[in-house]
Amino acid sequence: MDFNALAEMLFPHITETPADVEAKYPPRNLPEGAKVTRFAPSPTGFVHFGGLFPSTVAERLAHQSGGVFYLRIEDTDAKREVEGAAEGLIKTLATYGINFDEGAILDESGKVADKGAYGPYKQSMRGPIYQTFAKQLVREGKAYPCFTTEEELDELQQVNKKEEIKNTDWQAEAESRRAEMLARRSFTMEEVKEHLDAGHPFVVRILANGDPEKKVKFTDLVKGAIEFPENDEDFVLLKSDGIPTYHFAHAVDDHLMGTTHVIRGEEWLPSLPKHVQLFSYLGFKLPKYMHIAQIMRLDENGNKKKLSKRDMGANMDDYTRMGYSPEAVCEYVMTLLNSNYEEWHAKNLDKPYTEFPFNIKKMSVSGCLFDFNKLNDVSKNILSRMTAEGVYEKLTVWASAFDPDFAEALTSDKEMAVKILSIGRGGKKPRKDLATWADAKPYMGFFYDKFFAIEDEYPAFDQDIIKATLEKFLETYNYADEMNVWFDKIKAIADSLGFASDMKAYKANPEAFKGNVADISAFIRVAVTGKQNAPDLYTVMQIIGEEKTRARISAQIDTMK
RNA sequence: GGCCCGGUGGUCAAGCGGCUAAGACACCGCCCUUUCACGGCGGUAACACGGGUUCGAUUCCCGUCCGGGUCACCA
Repeated sequence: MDFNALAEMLFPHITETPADVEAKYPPRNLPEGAKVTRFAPSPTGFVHFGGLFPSTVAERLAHQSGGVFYLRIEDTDAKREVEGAAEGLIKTLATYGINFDEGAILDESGKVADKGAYGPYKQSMRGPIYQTFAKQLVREGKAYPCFTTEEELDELQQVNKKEEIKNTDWQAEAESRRAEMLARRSFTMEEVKEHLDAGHPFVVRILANGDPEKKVKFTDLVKGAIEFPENDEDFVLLKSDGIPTYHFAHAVDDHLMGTTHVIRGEEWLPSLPKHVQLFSYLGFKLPKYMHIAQIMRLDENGNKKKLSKRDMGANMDDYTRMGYSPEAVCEYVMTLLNSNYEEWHAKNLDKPYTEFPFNIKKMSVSGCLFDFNKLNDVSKNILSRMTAEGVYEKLTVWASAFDPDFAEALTSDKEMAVKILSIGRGGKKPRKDLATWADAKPYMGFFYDKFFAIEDEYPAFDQDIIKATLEKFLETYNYADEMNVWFDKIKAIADSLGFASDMKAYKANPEAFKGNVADISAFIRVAVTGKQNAPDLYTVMQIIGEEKTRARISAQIDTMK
């Protein structure tokens, strides 16, 4: 067969050669050891936690080595593309510290534009480039046109569509597909011409020369040595619309754009044989690969599953909505990515995570379960170290978007809000009440009449005692009292009611008392805050003010006739 | 089912032939304490199983089991 003629017949409009294209993509002039990495999402929706993971690795590796980190939009599937997704992706990534040196960026008008000399960075704009390389492969007899339609293929695949797939079905399908594939390989120039003349669409398939009996050895930077059978599947290079599949685009683009390290999710591991073969066919140097372990979730049966779009915590917008600060999420990601991050962080509390020496060797090879407990802990530590002012600023921003009522309360009296947020903050051992901005209202809402309600039960004592406590408190309460005086009065109430005012005495002999001063405090606390769990009561009363404090307690007494 | 990856406490994980098998989160207890927290101290809890190799296996090899991923003109 005259492959040259075939190539011309298939791609008459392609006049450039691969060498012409290569000339437009000179090698990058980068210092020794600089890594060129990329994030290459398909614009099909929001940013996924599973996407933030590898992109963080790629960003760190590039910037830590003085290399280049670029964004490539893999919009090769028009059917799945979502309007505006690329813009959203870029914005979201930026809030998590993922900034690109090159590639698809947002211009002044907020539209996706190219920056850098290795573009275009949108694959849909690169059709002729891929076709040039496809034409070359056809010319060399390494790829061929296939006129089998999707419908015909679907029929072959019916077995595959069933829910329950039996062993024999798999084998039958594999055999029939294989037979079909072999059949597609043989054709004559006349047949091709007829199809073309009739305007039939075609795809370009690779002519796989792999022997599945033979193994390819390969080293993944995180997985280590891997062995897999050579590829013998004639997978599609160019779809019938002339746009490449992921595999082909990956090979052509990462070669042309000078990617040194391909960082992607572990789910790509099985297609590695295809890529190895493709790079070899194309005469490209294989980049280094890092396949990152997946984030999992627990399904209803208690099994681990890959975190998917629908899951809570998959969409990065969820974190914004829940009120997690990006710093917390980033730091949590770091703890998952590098096992020694926490150790480093403990010693470098004031340094941003970007100063952490990220280490490929410390990356986990197995997947991990998403753990909200851990995220919350990381987050609490971060928020506890912020100033009251800082918390106020960020909290109001969040609240104005997700809880306008609360935002209004906050901003109507900034001074008070900051006072509230100052409680237990700033010292060596700050309180850790807030993991998210959404935690703020339950924590401090009671300061505002609008959000005040008796939420918790009083401790289990006779109502008479509780009522007596509240009455006695009102009799002696003086807003001007110093904390110690105020406290002594509470102790006096405890003594007068047969409660221990001294915790040690109580501990030594609990039977001798009805309860202790902690119980007495709890009565007052619930009356004033509606909760058993609220910060320092004295300070709370100082902020709320005498009038309101008395009013709340009186109101409680009235309910206890 | 084929292929690939993985398997240390509930979770994330140190470990890389000899250790009382780290640490963090969660949980529990004690201490501190007017409450709630914070903090301090302590505790429960793990090398999936079976064969090898070795003087000695969590560590190396093989098998089994379990978990995950993947098998498209989706990425």
